[in-house]
Amino acid sequence: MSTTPTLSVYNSLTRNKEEFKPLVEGQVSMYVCGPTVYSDVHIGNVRTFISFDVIYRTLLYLGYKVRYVRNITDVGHLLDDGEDRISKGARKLQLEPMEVVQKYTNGFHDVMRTFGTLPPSIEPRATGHIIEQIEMVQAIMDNGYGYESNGSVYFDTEKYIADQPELYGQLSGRKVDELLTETRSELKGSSDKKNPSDFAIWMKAGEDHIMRWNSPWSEGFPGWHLECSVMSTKYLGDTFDIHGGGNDLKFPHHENEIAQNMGACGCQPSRYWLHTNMLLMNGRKMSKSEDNSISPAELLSGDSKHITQPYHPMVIKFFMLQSHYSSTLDISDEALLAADKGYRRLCEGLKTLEGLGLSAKNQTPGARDAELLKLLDDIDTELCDDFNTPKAVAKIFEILPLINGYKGGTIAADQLSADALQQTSVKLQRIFSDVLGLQSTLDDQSGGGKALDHVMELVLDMRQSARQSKDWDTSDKIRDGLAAAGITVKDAKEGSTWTIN
RNA sequence: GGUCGGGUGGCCGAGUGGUUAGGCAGAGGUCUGCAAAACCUUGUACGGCGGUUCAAAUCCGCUCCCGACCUCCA
Repeated sequence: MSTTPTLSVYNSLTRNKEEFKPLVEGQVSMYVCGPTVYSDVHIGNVRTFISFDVIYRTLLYLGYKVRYVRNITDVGHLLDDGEDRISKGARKLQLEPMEVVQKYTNGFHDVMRTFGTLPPSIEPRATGHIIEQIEMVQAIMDNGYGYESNGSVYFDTEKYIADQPELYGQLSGRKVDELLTETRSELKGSSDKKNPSDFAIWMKAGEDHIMRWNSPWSEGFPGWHLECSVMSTKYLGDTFDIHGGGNDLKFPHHENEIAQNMGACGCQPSRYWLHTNMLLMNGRKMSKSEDNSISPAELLSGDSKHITQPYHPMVIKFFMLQSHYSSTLDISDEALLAADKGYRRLCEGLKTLEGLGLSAKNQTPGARDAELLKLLDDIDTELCDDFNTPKAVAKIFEILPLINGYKGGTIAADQLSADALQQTSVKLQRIFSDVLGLQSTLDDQSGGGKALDHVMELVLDMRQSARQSKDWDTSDKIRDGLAAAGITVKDAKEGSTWTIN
């Protein structure tokens, strides 16, 4: 086996692909902006969290000890009209705000479990960290970067820009003088600010605002960006390794997060910033108002005019992994269908390999061992190149003809050694399930359990007898009947196999 | 308007100064009682116009088109 290649990641902060070196050798601290739990989770959210799940899994695979923190935003995230998202949900559903939060947090967890992602190491909630947020507001004020105005506290971007002209706007590529003259924040009706680019770190609650806490400045609630600054540094330290999130959070959310951390402790929170790109439908960012949106539930049930059939969560996940996390991905029925077929072939190939790995007898080196093992090594190389799952997946597909060819006899038995096949089997299984987080859809297809297995064994046995006596009418009748019942029979030299469609 | 990113073959999607990405679909073949699967072979490609270079889809300039962000969003 070759040595593990060096991991490199694209750092949004420097706009360069850099060698990844964690702060503490062998350990990685990673923070990812989680969902705001005010409604059912968006499929675009799912893509982002699947991307970071694979990043998390790859880091574990590479032997790092990882602390992965992903928050739940349950307060402070305001709508255009200034109403808190959670409060609005509560009003609409006539529930306690925390009931809304619980309902959609549960839903979020269910969906993520369906897609086979690992839970983060810590999943903190904004409402559980009000005290820490108040403390950070105080620290920012003590350092001269925050000012109180009518019970609310704002971050003083003008002072921050004066002190750190290179920093503010670095992540999002914004020009500071434009930020200062930006006038659109008037939308928020906040005339309490000194500059339009200033943002709230503590907001005084209005009369009818449900979610409110006591603070030195007013009864109110924390600003949206603050929770991430607080929770990331609380659990990962003032400076940690990776901060991730959707590309659309770069500005203002992440930019302001950096400003807050700098304002509070004078240091950058994260060393590497990783951003995932948007999921598109019909070439545009999904949006309910433009009718180009599909929910996780609709994808799984097939109940949407955008798709012709339900899709297995693993197929959807596989579809996503065939593009790079930093690229936009256009979702469509045609593309999902292609992924579905490809995924099925992949699963069958891996199943075949598993059998070969156990049954191969050739103890001498094979002429094509090197070719196979090279492809195997290439997978690691691709994963280490900024978590390039599409290329890693392509390598697996390049291995398939070797496996199937060996099984089918077009590749002679002495061409591949038992050892190489065994090694490939073990490694691919690991890549497939541990790193990519995929599960074969073939297994749960025989979900009827043992009874169905026995029935099928009997039926196929009877058909085999018919075939041996060249009773094609009977053998075809059995096959057609099974096909009508949704079971595909495939004949091979060693016998017939079956799968449920 | 500002900032950033992108335009790749029928579809999705990698990649990048010279050598097949990959998947799906299509075509031909092998195998098979037939079918399915598998295997082999295979076509169509890098928005447009210039420039740099021995060589550009890949670098530079211009241009057209698209998207994201700038306001809540993963």
